[in-house]
Amino acid sequence: MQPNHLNEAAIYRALGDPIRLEIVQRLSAKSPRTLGELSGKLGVSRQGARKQIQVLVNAKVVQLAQRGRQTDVTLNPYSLQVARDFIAQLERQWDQRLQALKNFVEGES
Amino acid sequence: MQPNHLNEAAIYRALGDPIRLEIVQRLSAKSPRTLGELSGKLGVSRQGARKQIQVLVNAKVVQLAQRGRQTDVTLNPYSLQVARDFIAQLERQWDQRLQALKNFVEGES
DNA sequence: ACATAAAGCAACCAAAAAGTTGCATAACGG
DNA sequence: CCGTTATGCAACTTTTTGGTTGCTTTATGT
Repeated sequence: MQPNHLNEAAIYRALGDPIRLEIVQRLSAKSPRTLGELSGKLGVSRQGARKQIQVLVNAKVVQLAQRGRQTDVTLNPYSLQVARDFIAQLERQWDQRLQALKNFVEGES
Repeated sequence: MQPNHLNEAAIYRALGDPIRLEIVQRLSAKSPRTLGELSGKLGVSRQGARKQIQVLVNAKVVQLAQRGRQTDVTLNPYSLQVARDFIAQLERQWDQRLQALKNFVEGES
């Protein structure tokens, strides 16, 4: 089976493409949007766009919901939070180290 | 010439791989580290690791500095901040929308 | 019922990424 | 000077990604 939990690397990978990032931005401004709506003005064919959206789905950055003959795409804010928290944690570790170094240089006799 | 500004998609793409994310994590805990030090225990050859590090360099997530016969790899905290800020902005947009929707549903006559 | 709109599915292709091996080079330590 | 350590460079293979085209299926509105 496919891994089911949220994977940070997978989320970043999903965000790591201009077209997909554009899609996520559009969704953050207005979501849900239908697949068709979302596939326009991206510079690629509908099926090309669909594939990119699928990458976002696999990383659980967005989710799909069928509604009649069209499909709604919704942003999953939780994955964004996971991505941001992970970076924040890296930054915290880094800052701690800098602080420790600073203390050491200043000397705390 | 190559684009020189910090590109969000490029940063996410760089972080979007388990090996590279591992490298960044190691660096956030202890940086600088030498290339050789960083290349161990990753499950790939030294040259394989070196290529991954180069991806991080290109995205300006880390930077290199030669020191005698070895090369130090340092985390660039600014790129992490850019990545985090971008996500934070998406979240803010999303939250605004949710708030607007909530206000509308509740009615503000 | 039927034309159309929204989307799915599959095959295919080119380019990029991930990794390897082999060999070269430059700096240190004794 | 010489062996060793840290790294670079290049060629090559395999897999993944990004994108296309063509055709099919399923709802919807009139």
